[in-house]
Amino acid sequence: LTDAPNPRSQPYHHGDLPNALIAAGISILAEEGTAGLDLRKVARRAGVSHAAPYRHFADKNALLVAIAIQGFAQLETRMHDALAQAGPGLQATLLALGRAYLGFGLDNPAHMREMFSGVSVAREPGTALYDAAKRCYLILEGLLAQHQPGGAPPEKVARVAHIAWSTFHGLTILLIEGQMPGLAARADEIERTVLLAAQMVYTALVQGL
Amino acid sequence: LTDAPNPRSQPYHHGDLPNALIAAGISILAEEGTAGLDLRKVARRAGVSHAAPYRHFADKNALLVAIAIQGFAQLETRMHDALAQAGPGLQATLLALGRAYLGFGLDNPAHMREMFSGVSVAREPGTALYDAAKRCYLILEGLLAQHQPGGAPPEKVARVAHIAWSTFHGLTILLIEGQMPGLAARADEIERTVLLAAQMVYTALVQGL
DNA sequence: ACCTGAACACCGTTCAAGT
DNA sequence: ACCTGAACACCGTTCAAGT
Repeated sequence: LTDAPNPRSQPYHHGDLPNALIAAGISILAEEGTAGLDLRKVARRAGVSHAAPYRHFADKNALLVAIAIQGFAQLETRMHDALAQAGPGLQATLLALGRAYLGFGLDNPAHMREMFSGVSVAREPGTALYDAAKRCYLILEGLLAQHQPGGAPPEKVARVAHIAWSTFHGLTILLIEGQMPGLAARADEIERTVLLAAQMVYTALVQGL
Repeated sequence: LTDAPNPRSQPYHHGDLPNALIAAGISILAEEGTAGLDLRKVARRAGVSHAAPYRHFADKNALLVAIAIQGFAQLETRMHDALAQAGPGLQATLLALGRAYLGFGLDNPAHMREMFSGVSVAREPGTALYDAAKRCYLILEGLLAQHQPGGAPPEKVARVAHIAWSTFHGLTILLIEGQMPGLAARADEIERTVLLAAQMVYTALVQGL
């Protein structure tokens, strides 16, 4: 739940090493990027030996999974907060969600990348990582289902939700990866792009595209 | 142990080691995925010692860049081929491009991933990697600019192009990363999703969204 | 010029031993 | 139960030496 940064004088038993390791990994991602994330450095930052993590995580990959899960939880919070503050109506809500998704990714680029590709792990339904990611997606799909005019079949709703997610995610990732240098530096143009994307999704659902 | 697929006695000088290393790396990505790509294995597969690559690439990252550039060239070819076979009109062309993008990604998932995130390298304008990626994007943007009704300003065209790219890219990546398990196994539903995405982009450009 | 083999530093992982 | 330190295998990189 909470992570306490640890000073030098520590007891032999760490208070909550699992969460301390997750927090250390996230801060390394923020400060040094993807390449800087190695298990020995994470352990060092948490104040334990390089072998200590193996008491709590099966291997490096298991820690990466935990870090990714934590990221999805943060993203989910951000999306919920955005919804709470957004005006009524599907269009405003979609825009708020898109802004939240973009905002999380641009604020935490290395973590965002790690959440979606840093982990070479089973992502099958039933795993905690899958569920954490799905919870974020369901916010979006639930929103579309809720605001849809009575006629739209659920398959159509899922299809539009997949496209909306793809659009927000693609824009975020391409910006993070430096593929849109003309956009990256212009916050106003990013805003107009998200706005247009939200309008496109809205139109697709409400009109009979 | 040692997989020596080169029975023919090789001369001391390799014919074209740079390209052999690139090809070996791509085949490793296809057969073993991202995690299996290490420099020593690439060298082994190319039939040289693990130090030989350093005569042609400054470091591992430089080889990864070359592999990514090769990927973008293949993607560009695939997009051009799709355009050549597509029917006339913006809608059919957009759909063809989207199918080509998705198709390349799903056929070469590890390579696709490596092209966009495996490389921690400067991606600034002027580099060969940036140009290779930009050439693919310009196919899409040029298409939209060409088919636009006279009224649309170039900024609007670029905005729609960014969104179209984001949508196709996001869908591809999310499928590759296993984030859409409901879609991944259903080729017909993927097709409908790409179709709807292309329609949305078309509508955004042609209508005054 | 191009390549090899030894060498080094670093990281993931394991294990016997310590608290 | 939790953690440490030594140990091992493997990978990226360098370099003197070979062709």
